[in-house]
Amino acid sequence: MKKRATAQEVAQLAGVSKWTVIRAFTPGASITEVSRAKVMAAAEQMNYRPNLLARSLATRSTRQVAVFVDDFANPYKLQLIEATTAALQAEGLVALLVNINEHLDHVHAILNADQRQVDAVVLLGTSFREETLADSRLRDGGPPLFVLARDSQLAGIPAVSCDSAVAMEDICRHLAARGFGRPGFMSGPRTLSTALGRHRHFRDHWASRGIEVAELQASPYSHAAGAAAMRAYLAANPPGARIDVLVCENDILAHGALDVLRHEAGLSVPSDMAVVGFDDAAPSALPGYDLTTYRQPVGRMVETLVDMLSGRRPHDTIVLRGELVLRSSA
Amino acid sequence: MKKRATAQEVAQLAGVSKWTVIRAFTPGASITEVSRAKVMAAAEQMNYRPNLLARSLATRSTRQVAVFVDDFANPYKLQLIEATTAALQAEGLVALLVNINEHLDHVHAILNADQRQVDAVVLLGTSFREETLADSRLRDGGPPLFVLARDSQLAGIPAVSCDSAVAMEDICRHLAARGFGRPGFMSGPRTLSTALGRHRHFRDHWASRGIEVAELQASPYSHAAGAAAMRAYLAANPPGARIDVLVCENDILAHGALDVLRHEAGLSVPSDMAVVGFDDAAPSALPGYDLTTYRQPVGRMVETLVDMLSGRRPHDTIVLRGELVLRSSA
DNA sequence: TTGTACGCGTTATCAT
DNA sequence: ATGATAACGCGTACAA
Repeated sequence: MKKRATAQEVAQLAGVSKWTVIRAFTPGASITEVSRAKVMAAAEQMNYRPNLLARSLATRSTRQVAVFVDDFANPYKLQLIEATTAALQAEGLVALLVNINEHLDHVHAILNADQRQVDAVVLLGTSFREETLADSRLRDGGPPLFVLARDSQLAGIPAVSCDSAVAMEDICRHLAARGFGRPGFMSGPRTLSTALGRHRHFRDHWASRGIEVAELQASPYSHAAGAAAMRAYLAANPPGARIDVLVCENDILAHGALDVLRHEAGLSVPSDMAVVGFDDAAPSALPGYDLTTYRQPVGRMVETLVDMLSGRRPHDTIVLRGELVLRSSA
Repeated sequence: MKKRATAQEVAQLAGVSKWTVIRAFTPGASITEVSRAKVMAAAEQMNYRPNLLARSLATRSTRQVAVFVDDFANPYKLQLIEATTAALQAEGLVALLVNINEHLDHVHAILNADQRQVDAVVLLGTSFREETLADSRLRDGGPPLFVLARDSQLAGIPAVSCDSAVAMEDICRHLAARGFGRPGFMSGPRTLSTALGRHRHFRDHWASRGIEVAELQASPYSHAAGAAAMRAYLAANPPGARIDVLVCENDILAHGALDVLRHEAGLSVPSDMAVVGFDDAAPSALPGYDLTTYRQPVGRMVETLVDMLSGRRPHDTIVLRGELVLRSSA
């Protein structure tokens, strides 16, 4: 287990000073080709690579981004993680994946990330309350925060997400064209964003036509919770008095609802009840669900975020337009 | 954006030397309660937290573990990521999630991780060839490597995984009891582990009874690949000459196979063909699949790994027994 | 118990 | 173009 070589040692072997070694590894530094070649040869021989820890200490930039994730019952999170890590890595950044669970809340996770000097903290669709981020310990300094793939309107915290208003407009236009008129909405755990996001836009849209939306409540975001909410609804509402279309806050809830409709209640979709999801999670395209849903522009979202992190774009909240994906469920 | 406070500055405010501040934050250091209290008060006031970067540079330990992941088409990976990050965090470690894709191979990812001085690299079920890790640049120094949730027999690289031999024994015993006698196996991309793992044990078991196993090949590990492999098999083999049970290398392949059998071929499971998976991924329990599968002991696996990382257990390859989960598909 | 020199490996800045 | 000095913030070893 040989110790790693340092710039100093490489310099000695190459017969130059350690600063020349540094320059050989610094793009655009002034150094002769001869020196660089000598250094590179010595570096190769000693298997030298710059120590990023020491570099970070000196430059005060770790090229590390903490990515906060919760809600692991939703397979869509995997797609988000994949896209986010890929985009970060393409930029020479690396993701510190932080599992936000009952043992670690946002505030402590941010403090920990700060101790590690991360360049930024990305809240990847995590659930939090507005008050949470107002903690006094987060006031001064601290890493820049970003919200990704979640409706958010926190002052000073840029968010990149899918445009809920346009999305719900697209969805409602489609439903109206198909003649649906007794809508229901299944929402997840209540947090601030809920009030600003999908649920509210959906409700407002129908309200403008004088139609009230039935509310189904599921928590957490999981197949089981979606299924339970649907069971409860069916139990409480006799066949004649039911909604004719259910829009869910995300696909995983829709999957739960669909499975109850088809496999437990023996109802058929969309004739007995249509179902619409949100996200276009991978399973939604499978024959077992074939769910009409709204695809988030994940690629453009992570690109936009990385542009912000790299300073190529101002740190402003931005919403991107997604795309309605028509399948047989609605 | 105030600068972070340093131990030096806290010391000044507390009227002690900076080393006393360090001691106040070092468990088990010799320091009087009076001094510690003074330091803590000052630290609180200045919102001081030790800089882990500087600490790591000095101690040569970052408390960071690089976790390599690929195969994002498999939702089971999310469960593994969740369990792994949770276990690491419980130990005061943090996961550097590295997305192994076409832009980043294992060797370069390991070199990058090494530059960041990670305490260890965990290969979380990633696909790699034996030769890959024999790269010359990985020889000396470098972070300790571990393989998790994947059959592996690489010299010097401890692996923690589910016991494939016992698993296949359990599965085959069950299948024999149910009278199945024309087995098939769907395997994923060919790598070293395939030869040592599930596929080989399954084949060996039937070979000992003089029965040959039909081979279905899918690549990569995805629903689409599993579906395609099943389509190809059905096209090539007329109803009378088919296997009566298919065991898949993992659940995601089994899901693809099941969906083709039920939704495309109109066959019924298990009467026309039984299907068995491996992993017990979350969707397997849903009514849309109801897949008989073999549950990996994820909790114990990650616990074991963390025990190794923390030095509470020798760095030896270990296999843990899983559990057959009986559902309607077989 | 507390204070001091020195090192961790790199980068920024200045002098040559 | 190259060498040298200081600094990044903390830990270890030793002395007081």
